[in-house]
Amino acid sequence: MSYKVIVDLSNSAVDKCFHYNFDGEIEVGSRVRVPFGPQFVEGFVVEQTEDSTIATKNIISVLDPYPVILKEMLELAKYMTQSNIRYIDALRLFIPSDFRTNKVKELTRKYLVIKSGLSLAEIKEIQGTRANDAQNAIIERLTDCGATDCGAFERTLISEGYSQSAINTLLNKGILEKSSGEVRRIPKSASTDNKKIELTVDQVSAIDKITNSPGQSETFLIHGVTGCGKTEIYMSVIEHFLNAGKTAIMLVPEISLTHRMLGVFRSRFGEKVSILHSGLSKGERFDEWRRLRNGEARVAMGARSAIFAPIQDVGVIIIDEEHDSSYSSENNPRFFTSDIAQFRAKYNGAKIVLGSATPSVETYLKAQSGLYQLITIENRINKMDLPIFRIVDMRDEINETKKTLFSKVLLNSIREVLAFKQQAIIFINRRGFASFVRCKACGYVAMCTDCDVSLTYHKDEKHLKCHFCGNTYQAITVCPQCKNPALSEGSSGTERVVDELQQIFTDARILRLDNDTVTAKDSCLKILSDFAEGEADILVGTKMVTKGHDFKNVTLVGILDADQSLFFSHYTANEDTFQLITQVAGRAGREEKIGKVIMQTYNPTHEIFEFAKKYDYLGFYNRERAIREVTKFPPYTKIVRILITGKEEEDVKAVTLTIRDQIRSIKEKQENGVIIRVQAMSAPIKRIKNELRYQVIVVLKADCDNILQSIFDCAKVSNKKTYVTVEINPKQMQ
DNA sequence: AGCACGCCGACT
DNA sequence: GTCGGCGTGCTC
Repeated sequence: MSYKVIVDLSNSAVDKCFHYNFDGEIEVGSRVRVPFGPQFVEGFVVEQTEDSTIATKNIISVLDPYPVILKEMLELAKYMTQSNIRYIDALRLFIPSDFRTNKVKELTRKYLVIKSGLSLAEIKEIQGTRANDAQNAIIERLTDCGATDCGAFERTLISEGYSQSAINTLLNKGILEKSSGEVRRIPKSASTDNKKIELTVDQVSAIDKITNSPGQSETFLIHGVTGCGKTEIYMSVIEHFLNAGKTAIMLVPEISLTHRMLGVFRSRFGEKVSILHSGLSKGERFDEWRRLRNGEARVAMGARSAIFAPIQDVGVIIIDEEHDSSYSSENNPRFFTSDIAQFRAKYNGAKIVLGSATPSVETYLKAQSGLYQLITIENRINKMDLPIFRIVDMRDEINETKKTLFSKVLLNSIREVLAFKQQAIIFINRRGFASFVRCKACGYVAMCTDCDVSLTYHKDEKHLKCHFCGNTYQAITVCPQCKNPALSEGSSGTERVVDELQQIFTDARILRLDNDTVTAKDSCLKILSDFAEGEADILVGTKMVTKGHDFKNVTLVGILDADQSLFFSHYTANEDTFQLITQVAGRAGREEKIGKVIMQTYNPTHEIFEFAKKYDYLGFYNRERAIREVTKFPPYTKIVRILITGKEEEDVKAVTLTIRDQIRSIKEKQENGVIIRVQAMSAPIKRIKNELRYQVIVVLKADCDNILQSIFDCAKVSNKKTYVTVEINPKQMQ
């Protein structure tokens, strides 16, 4: 037989099928070892072929007892190549990287069991008549282990206080024997109380609507206020599909959320739930992945990459916090979670459920136009009122003293919260101490050597840090150019907020949650659970604190610098700001305590803030939708961004212009004016990690599916010196 | 990704 | 003379 093989080398030059012969059947999706030029490489069988004329060499061996990639995923990989992703790069997303590189394998452990077939009477006979208390205790302990894996590690027994010498005697006499088997590495989850709750009318009707809808591969949007009990709906929907013999994928935006959600899901579905996210150890990830692949686990939960879970017969794909930007992957290869979800749903005839309190304008428009089925939930579970929302005009605060981080209102509220032994969350969308450092005399600004960005001052680590490449530099006390000691600092970040708060409230216990404090595995979980358990009074953090945690004792949320994201020159600036504010505000006042939100801004009259204050999503949406329609931005148009990166400016520029000209020539030939505009320019950040960055922006009419592929094809000019990615309606542009 | 091939500068 | 720098091209 002949087979088409994709070799496991991430290089455009070899990203195509190579033909090999093999004496025997190999299932597609199997990993194989093949001779390749003068060496040997691993690869994936993607197709069986009758034509054996091209193949000259033989497949050496099949590497696994089962095909590691499902047929569905081979199709998916092929689909992904349309948007400029290499076939092999797509395949690599589908299996744990440490498994592919053979850096992880099953964990087998030796443990002790009672020799099989030995009855209690026979044991007594071997033991003889002498007193055997220590031995009998061990036998009893091992008998109680359960019928299937009746054993325990020798070390465990000893740590439990059983005697080493008695174990040895039993082994010598042949009553115990050493056995070995696989041990599963189990990821941690938050512990939850599994209280059975009564579903609300809203929840029941939402579940009904989703599970009883007859259509295939439909998409539902649950638009529900924060605290409306979406998780319970998700679980009931999943349960329905599990009962029907199907599987489910449950996506949550970031790792900080998965632990908690996993805890809730485990208490409902037990070991049927598997988790996939980047915070797992390689062993855990491999074991979880295999449990899905072999059907042991039927619910795949995780961050965006869980959309590639190796499960068949998917019944439902749930995307929680649908609007979250973490669903569009920023690093290579770029993929779009919703896009992949649509593909898998179509393939499996599965349903998609999107959930959010603040859906993206694009999604809500689809729901409004009937493309998605809209489910709206207006009541919070416990009929609690939403927090009181107060906007503070920071311009009033500057006049009295110098520019300050905190308004008097906010400080008073914090004081109150501390007095009542409640908790506060202070949100600021910037990490570090100060966003840049500038010389007051000559205007010098500390910049990264590898990126065209200014460095952020991190006081804790006494470093200047580049937030794009991670480079660190010694902090400066005098200007390196003119030796002037007077330096001014840019806008404040989380570190400074903690610093100043601590100076004002000397006794308050303050925790910080941002990218810098969650470096180690599980440290995010630790900070959040410490805060939840009342180990601190104030939690200061970036976007991370906004993610769906229920802190029962939090009665105050402070939003500093709310304007910050409003003035990004991106068409989603309003949307991002509204979502961010609404999500943070939702952290205040759960259970029986009513919350308070204090938002500080220099633009208090901006309409976005008015909508946020009233929790008026529809008001915001209608306004924003109208603006997009008039200004011709998505969802009324499609923006394709083609990013070209490379070391040499000439190469990058040349490729950029080639792509632009090719698309322009398509534009010239078209008659219906689908392509509105084609522009080439350098990217907003011209250089990251010493790679120059250029972009081609194509603006198209919204209904452009038939021409989109030819535009993607123009972008397929990656060579050794440049790398090209395409993105539709990019979330952020840097 | 490797590895060979091949064409130029510096050296025991 | 040749040893070795790395730019280019190929792998069923």
